[in-house]
Amino acid sequence: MQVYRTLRVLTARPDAAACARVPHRLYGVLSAEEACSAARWRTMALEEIAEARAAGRRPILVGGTGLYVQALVYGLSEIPAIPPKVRAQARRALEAMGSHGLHVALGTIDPVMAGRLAPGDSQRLVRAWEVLHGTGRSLADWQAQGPALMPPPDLCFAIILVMPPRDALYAACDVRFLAMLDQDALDEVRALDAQGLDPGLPVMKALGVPELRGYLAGRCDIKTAVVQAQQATRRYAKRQVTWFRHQLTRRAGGRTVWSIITVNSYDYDDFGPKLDRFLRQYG
RNA sequence: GGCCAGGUAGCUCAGUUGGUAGAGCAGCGGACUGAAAAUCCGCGUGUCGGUGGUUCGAUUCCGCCCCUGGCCA
Repeated sequence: MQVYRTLRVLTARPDAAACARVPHRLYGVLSAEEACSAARWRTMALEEIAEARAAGRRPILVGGTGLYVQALVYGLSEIPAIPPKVRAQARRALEAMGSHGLHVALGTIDPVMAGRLAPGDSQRLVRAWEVLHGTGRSLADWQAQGPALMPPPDLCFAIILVMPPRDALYAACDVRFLAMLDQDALDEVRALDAQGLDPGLPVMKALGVPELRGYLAGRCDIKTAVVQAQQATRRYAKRQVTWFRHQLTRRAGGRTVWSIITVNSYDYDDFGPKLDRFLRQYG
């Protein structure tokens, strides 16, 4: 979400002071009308990493997008690009028959993927559908080849997860959204609305966007919108915790080290020393 | 002080003609290979306000007490 230009406040983009202190990359580089992808971001990230290293700098990746980090560190299966026409057809198919209907339909042409996916999992069903129609082969076949798009062999990663206690994490989520409102998040959503974008686009699903759009459209009061946006933020944080706890760490191989730094608060005095120790150990 | 209506999960409530209870939301756990801040899957977590009584058995019926809201003083 931080890749899209339109949402500065709601995606917590680093401010001018932070950018002046340290170069920041890939924030707000795409138009909201575009849909990024893990593969596309991976390409951009590898370019930035190469550039930083050429300049003698150590790149630090910050964020909570498990899939994107995984794509970068462990690679992706190489799958041909799907023509935009086919992608649009897949989304129309979902709209026309619903996710359960799409699941049934997929079962007749790609039983392996249909068996693997839950009937309600619309996003993956659409992907399975578009890959089958766009390439003539099942997504299961492509994925069975394993990750082909690996990062350069001389790249090493150290992954650091800072894990606060759940109640502190949730309190921070709640405060974060209120702070965004203070920074005119509503104006930002008004401006986004004015663009009249396809509601299915990724930006339209950024935390806080559906909730604030609901308020602006008169579907709920501001208090309700805030409570719901805070809720969505907490759920997202919880999903991140699950992802990192299980996905990222379990595959750590020779080129990757990781550390979960458990902290009691967001106070630098607490996690700073632990972070320093980790960095000293792995250079 | 009197009358009425309520006290059941973290919240809002349902229910049990007497056999220790269930929905939504919240919460918790999990999945994740190209729109991932997405999209899904699973799990009730409980002195049924307290205390006596009736009963084989009470969250349910009865008495008293406590608490909340409303009305009347």
